[in-house]
Amino acid sequence: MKIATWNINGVKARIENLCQWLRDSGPDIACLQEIKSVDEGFPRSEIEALGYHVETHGQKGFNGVALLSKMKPDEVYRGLPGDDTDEQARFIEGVFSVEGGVVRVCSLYLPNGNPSDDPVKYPYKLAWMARLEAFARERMALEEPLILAGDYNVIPEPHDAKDASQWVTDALFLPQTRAAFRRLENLGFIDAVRATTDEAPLFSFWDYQAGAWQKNNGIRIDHLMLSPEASDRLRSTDIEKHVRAWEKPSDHVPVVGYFNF
DNA sequence: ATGCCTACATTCTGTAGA
Repeated sequence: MKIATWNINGVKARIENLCQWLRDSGPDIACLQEIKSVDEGFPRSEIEALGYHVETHGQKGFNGVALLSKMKPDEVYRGLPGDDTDEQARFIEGVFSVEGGVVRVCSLYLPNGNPSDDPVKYPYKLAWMARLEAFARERMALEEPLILAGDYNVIPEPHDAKDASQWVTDALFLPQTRAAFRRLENLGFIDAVRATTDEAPLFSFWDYQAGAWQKNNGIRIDHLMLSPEASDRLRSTDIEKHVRAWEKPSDHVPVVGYFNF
């Protein structure tokens, strides 16, 4: 089974790229972030025509996540638990039946947090990460395959950036951000890409500005984090960076894992 | 030090992203 995560930066602006990618890459489950659409505005029919089931958790203008899947999920949950006042659409979980049991797949869009000295934005990011950790700890107790896939807005290590010195005061790379990410790893979650390659640097995002793609000035911030039961089934990973060279690309590219499910 | 570029919502410009 092929499971992918991709921040598409606007599903309506990206529908041609998305359909091309679904035809070419053919993921069994695709986790999308930054759909920037309400549920009613999501281009559902084009995607369903390619044989995908569509589940969305959208909002007006920005954020928004989705799960596209060849099989219909048994259950779907919207929103990250832990704060009923949080109105930002950044989390959706699907439960899928597979041979021998279930796999849980979450599409998450972790807050950017910049500017890092903002009195609201960075604390919101850290609070969201604490809620994710609590959720992950709870789900871990189920002892099921679980994939926390998404745009984490976290550069885990210096070699995950072309030039880490550019990021030292940035919310994506601050020590507190990286420590929160490590707490997730310390629960037992495995970074799928790093579990399958020593290759570095590897990037999943290149800014639109200043010729970042042409200079390969990227960062690795899109991750598949696996519970032990999911990592036991991991075969390999890939970063499908060729889509960054397409016409009208997203600034992120798909990160995929191949599993023995 | 700042903008670079893009999407979106409402415009003839601002917010947000990373």
